[in-house]
Order: sequence, then C-alpha cells, then structure tokens
Amino acid sequence: MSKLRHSRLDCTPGCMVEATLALIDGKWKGVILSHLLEGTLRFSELRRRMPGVTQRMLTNQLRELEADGLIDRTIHAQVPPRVDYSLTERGHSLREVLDALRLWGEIHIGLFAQPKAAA
Amino acid sequence: MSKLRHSRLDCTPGCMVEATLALIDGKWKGVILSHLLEGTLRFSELRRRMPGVTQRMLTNQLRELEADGLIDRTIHAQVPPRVDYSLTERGHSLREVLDALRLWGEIHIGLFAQPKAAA
DNA sequence: CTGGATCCCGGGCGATACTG
DNA sequence: CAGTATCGCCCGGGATCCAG
Repeated sequence: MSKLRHSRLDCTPGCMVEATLALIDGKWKGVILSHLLEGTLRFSELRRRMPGVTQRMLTNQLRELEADGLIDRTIHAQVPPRVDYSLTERGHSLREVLDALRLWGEIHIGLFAQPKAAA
Repeated sequence: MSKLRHSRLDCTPGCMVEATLALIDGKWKGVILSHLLEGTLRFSELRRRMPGVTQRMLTNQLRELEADGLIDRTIHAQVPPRVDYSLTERGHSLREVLDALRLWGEIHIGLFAQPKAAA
C-alpha cells in the first residue's frame, strides 16, 4: 500500500474513508483510473491523454496503482517496447466510487461553482 | 478553493473526479467530515477524536473546508472561547460520496488487505 | 517506446512558543 | 479554549539525462 498516514487501527469514523482515499488520491490517480475505465491503454496513450503530467509522475502513479492491485501492467516483448495498462477486477470495482465523486462534482461544482456562496 | 492542481478546463475523464477529490482530500478532511456527519462538534472535541492530528493541521484543514463551503464555523462570544463546527448543506451532500468511499473500503480493504486481523 | 537515476526547489507538515 | 506565528525538516514532484 502506498501511503496510509495514520494507524489504520483507530477506526473512528473516517478510517475506511481515508483508506480508500489513500488509494485513489495522489495527484493523478483519479484521472488515470477514469481513463482506464474506458479500456486498456498503453503508456504513450495515457501520456497523450494527460498533457499536464510528467513522464516521471505517470510512471510513479501507475506503479502505485499497480502495487495497490488496482491496475494490471502487461509488458509485450517487442522491439519497440510496449506496455499496456488495464484495470484489475478490484480496479473496476472502484467505478461506483469514481462515479459518485464525478457526479457530486458535476452537481455541486459544475461550471461556475460558488465555493462559499451557494447557500 | 484550496488546491485544484490542473486547469479544470481540461475536462477529460477524471476532471470532476479530481475536483471533488481536491475538496475532501487533504490528509485529514475525510476524517473531519466523517466526524461532523454525526453532528456539530467544537474544536476540542474534534481534537480529542483525532489523536493523530496536530492543532495546527486541524485548524488548517478546518479553514480549507470552511473556504470550500463544506462546513460552518460558529464562534460563541464566551469567556472560555468556544467554536462549533458543523456541516453546511453542501457538506451534508457529501454523505453519499463519503459512504461510497467507506463502503468500498470495508469491502475491498477490510476483508483481506488487513495486516493481521481480518479473516 | 518505456522508464530508471539525479538534481533541486517549494511547500506540506510537525514542534514549539505566544496571545486573546 | 481556540487559535496564530515562527522555524525547520522532509519529500513530493518538475526537469533533465541516461538506458534497454
């Protein structure tokens, strides 16, 4: 597991929330997972779809997602190296969570999103 | 808004996911929100319920949550100062999201990813 | 094409001390 | 009780170069 900050024994409200957050949080994981929800992608494809992320970070985040068992990394032994990334079953199971996050964002942040006004 | 890393204009898959994550992410926000879901709490009560967090960070996170319109901060003019924190309507609307996160964690982490307990 | 290794900087975050 | 102010460490993460 990448980073579970505080002891996961203090399961006061929020423990599991934090535990799950620790998996999908991380600067680019949410975006990566969202992209992979649409299907398998190779490294260069992910890069192209995420202009803002550096190659270092992309590799980094992918490794963490892999370590957390959320994505599979398939290396094809070819002269031009090729690596495919796809969601594991566990990864796919996050769809509902990601959908919940996206849905809330669309409703409560939308396009203008009053950070405090709203009320 | 506390920290929306990349332009929220590049709404490729994951944009809203990240936007929402930016609000509830942040080391302690998930836990804070979870606690406040149970009702209004004053500063010291929150501290007591979250042994691991420093006073500085707690204040910090509470301020960000307030700036994002997720919680209300009520100051009572008393000799022993007293400040109550409670969820705004917007904050309460996160319940489903937090529930989704917690539920996923309980199912996909709680069962087999446990260090020793579990099984 | 994929990704490792290095250098380096800003800031996140903890510890501590002070205030109203 | 509920913060604010200051110092300092650590590391996340960008840029760059190298390798299979």
